Amino acid sequence: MTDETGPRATTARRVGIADVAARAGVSVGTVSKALNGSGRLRDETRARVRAAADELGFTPISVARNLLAGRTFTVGVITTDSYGRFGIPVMRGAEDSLAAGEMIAFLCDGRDDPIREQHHLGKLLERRVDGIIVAGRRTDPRRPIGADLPVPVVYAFAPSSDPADCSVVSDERGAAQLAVEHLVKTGRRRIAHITGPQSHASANERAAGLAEALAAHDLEPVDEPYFGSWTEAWGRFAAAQLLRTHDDVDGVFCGNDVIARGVTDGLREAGISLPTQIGVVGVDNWGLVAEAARPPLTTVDLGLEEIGRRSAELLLDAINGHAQPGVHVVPGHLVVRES
Amino acid sequence: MTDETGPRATTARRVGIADVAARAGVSVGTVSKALNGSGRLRDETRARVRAAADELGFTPISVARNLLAGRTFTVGVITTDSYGRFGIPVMRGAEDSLAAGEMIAFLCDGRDDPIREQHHLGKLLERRVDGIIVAGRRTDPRRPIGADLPVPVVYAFAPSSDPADCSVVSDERGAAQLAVEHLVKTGRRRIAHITGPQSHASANERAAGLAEALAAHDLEPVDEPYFGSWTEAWGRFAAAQLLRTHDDVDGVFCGNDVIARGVTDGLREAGISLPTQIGVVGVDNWGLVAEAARPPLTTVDLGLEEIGRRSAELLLDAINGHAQPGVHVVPGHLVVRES
DNA sequence: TTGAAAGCGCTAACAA
DNA sequence: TTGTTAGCGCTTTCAA
Repeated sequence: MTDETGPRATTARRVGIADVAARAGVSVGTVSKALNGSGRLRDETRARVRAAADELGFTPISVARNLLAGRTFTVGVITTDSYGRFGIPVMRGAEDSLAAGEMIAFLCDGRDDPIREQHHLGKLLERRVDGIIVAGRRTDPRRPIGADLPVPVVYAFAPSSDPADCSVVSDERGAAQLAVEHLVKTGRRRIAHITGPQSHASANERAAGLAEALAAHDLEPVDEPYFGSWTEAWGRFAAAQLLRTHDDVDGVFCGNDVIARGVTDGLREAGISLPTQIGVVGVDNWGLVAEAARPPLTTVDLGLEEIGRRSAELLLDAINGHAQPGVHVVPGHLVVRES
Repeated sequence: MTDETGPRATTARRVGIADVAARAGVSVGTVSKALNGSGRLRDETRARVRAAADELGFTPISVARNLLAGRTFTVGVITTDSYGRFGIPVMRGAEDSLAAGEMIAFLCDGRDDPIREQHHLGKLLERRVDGIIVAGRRTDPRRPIGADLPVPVVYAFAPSSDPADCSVVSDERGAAQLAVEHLVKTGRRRIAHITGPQSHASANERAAGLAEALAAHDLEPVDEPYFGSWTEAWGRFAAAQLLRTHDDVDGVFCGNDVIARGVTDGLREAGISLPTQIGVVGVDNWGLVAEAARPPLTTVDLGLEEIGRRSAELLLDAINGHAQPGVHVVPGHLVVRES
């Protein structure tokens, strides 16, 4: 009955609901009600309990509460790209939305290794996460992480190859449209395309989007798309190549910012004045790259954070029984700089 | 008494230890022992229980086990830089070590906002994490995240300003030494320094390390360190400036890779041939930047992943009662490319 | 308005 | 060798 917090009651001492009950002179049930605002209690009692809880520095062990609730208010985020360029903003966004739902994320790095991924999946399930977000690094569809999982899954950025799954992706074609609109608006008519490897869905989608957009503006593409790699070196090389064969080019839509940066360097070093003679637009809005380019890049932001946010929202919906399967497309937006 | 898993027993049905017990015809206690390898059981029983568990697809709810164990086997990772350049490798490393201890990390993005940070701290404590890693983005000491916390804390990259805390940091002076050694070894004698803002500890430490290392080699520094910003533009500008006043320079140690990239561009554009006339060394080994530079950068890798790993190890030690307070320095290493 | 008691799913004594 | 029982810290009926 007596308070046992002796002289050694350091801050490290964990105080439980029972301690608060003893201190406030009520039962544990009452403490629970008082602190959660449930049940009907006298205001005075509620206040007394609150005071006791504060004095003791009581914070409820959510794990115990969750055990009872049958859920954990946690979700697992499995990234495939070691939190690289794409995973990070997605995670940021996801964390944002999750926090709004009083949830928190477990972090798992799949490193593009299916074994690791399955291992993590097992660990997450064991911990009874309420749901899982699988964040990819390429826009190519990926095989589902598992079949008939006991919790909902949302695929972010890299969609699941199963259309019945819930995926959130960027608007690849829309990105090309935004780029073309900007180029056209700034007076460009002869637009070329320098991009990544043809084996990447995003390179293909963006190229296709470009073709559509050019057609919509009654423009002929300048040459076939230059497929290569997502590197500056390729951008520089392709830019030189392009100039050699098409001296009337006045706009280049690049598959990503890294290539765009290479392109600006290649063009500049070939004596072209930017953006006067040729306008360049990239994709990604990767601050570091876009801002360091000369001139700083105009580029399409794919809205990665928004993808993360949306993924988390859809996951929360699914957890609450309102699953929205299918592919959800998040629009991007143009970021105008000087190129 | 009868099995209630009716026709609707879909995969989503959660099976508990009781279900396994019923299936195997033993008590729950026996199931627990069988599955955990504790107690003494007949092999036959153990096998039967295992079989039953497998058939039912049983995975124990770790949360229940942890409630009893009084710990959660989770740690919180609070980053201050939105998982940017520095936080990410640290997290990767931490996850590595944690997984080895059957732990998993909660991810919290502090965004350099003390309010957010405290909020996350509260959430983590509420969930009874066993420990916390605070991953910084600058090497400047930071104020402790809290006093007398009920769980151990390890500061990664950005040390705590309280020397009694446990911090894991990079070897800033050592980085300068590695750079100088390499430059000297490749025949450079007139070495200049272009770096970031003097308000950053890392800029100062690296400059100091450079001075020491030069002295150790009986070399005079070329001019005072050029303090500026961590940008390519500054690197380009400073390089031009440097050439104007010191035409005998044959080596430049740069405060980081971004600056180094600017420096290489600036030197090259001034007609200097690299690395023939001037050798350049950066710090960070940031793949994207170092590899895209012309020529690719020789740079010092600060061992961020190792910092993450070490932090997690020290945290696990502390959780197990073997705290090792103080500042732990992780050595870096030179990555030789062409510059 | 409050207290007592049952129970979330598991583990660990202690009995049998 | 196995079963029974008492909790881990909390929420939630149901009584009082």
